[in-house]
Amino acid sequence: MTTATNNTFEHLLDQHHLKKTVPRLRVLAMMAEKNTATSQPDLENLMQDVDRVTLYRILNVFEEKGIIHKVFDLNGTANYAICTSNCQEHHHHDEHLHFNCTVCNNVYCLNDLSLPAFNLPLGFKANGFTIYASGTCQKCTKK
Amino acid sequence: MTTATNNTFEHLLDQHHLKKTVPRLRVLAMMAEKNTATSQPDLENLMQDVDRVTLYRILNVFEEKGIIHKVFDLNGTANYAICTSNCQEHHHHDEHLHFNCTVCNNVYCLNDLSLPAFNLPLGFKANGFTIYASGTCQKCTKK
DNA sequence: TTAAGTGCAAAATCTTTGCAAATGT
DNA sequence: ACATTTGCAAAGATTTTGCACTTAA
Repeated sequence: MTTATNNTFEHLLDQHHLKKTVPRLRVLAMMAEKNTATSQPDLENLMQDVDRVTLYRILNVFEEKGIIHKVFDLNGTANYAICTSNCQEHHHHDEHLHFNCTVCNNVYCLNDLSLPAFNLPLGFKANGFTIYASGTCQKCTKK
Repeated sequence: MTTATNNTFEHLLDQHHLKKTVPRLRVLAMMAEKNTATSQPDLENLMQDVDRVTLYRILNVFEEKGIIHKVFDLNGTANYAICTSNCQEHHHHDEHLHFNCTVCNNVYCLNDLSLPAFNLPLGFKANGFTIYASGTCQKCTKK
């Protein structure tokens, strides 16, 4: 959905001292062309010819480096989406709303929503949070 | 942490037309005596003599019936906690804050916190939500 | 040329399924 | 006595590990 060029991706990999390999670029391309997070099983299907183990490894480095972030959907399946901004290595800032549609099961990362503050009990120190809502998305609410 | 008697549990099982078996009562007792959600691996350790498959089945019925609810921690591991109130069969209302400590990995269900409202984009209809924060808990914040 | 990344085979885990024996009502 | 629930064995799925071959720099 974003108009990210292949150059953007290559730059991204450079930034994190990762080699620009074919499988990695394809993973980034796949994720960028959707407006929802992509589940690992989905990725596997979309990239039949890439070894499943390779996919695991790619997703792991990407997450460590802060290139993508991981969300678990209602079934506990890992879904991945490209981080929009300010994610550093080993410290994600994906403080947005994750919306999981109970019909199509898509996970939307609603980045532009302004999130309200909330209080924590004494002694708790949060360094990150996400609001996680489930229901029906635009498409599935209709009929 | 709650002072739930064994009678409470038996009543709970009755309510949902489930037989009051030893493994089921023990699962409820284990969960009730902690103030954090319990991970499936933890439960397995605590209940060595109960078959792992039985545990899967117990957790599944309990969740379906709305007796417990499931939260995924930062590692994607399922954690379970007894529902405090108004959970109906197939429709949970666990709209509280889940706090996952990055040090001890405990998941706290902070039920008494008043949660702020938030808006969704046009077309999205939420029927449930939870705020999910990570950081350090009371114990681990100290030193 | 060589360090990093991939693919394949195999191990280790985790989850589900089927069925006979045990248990609660 | 009968329907549920459990335990065990075994199948299926997911995730990790080791190592030789390939690729990007």
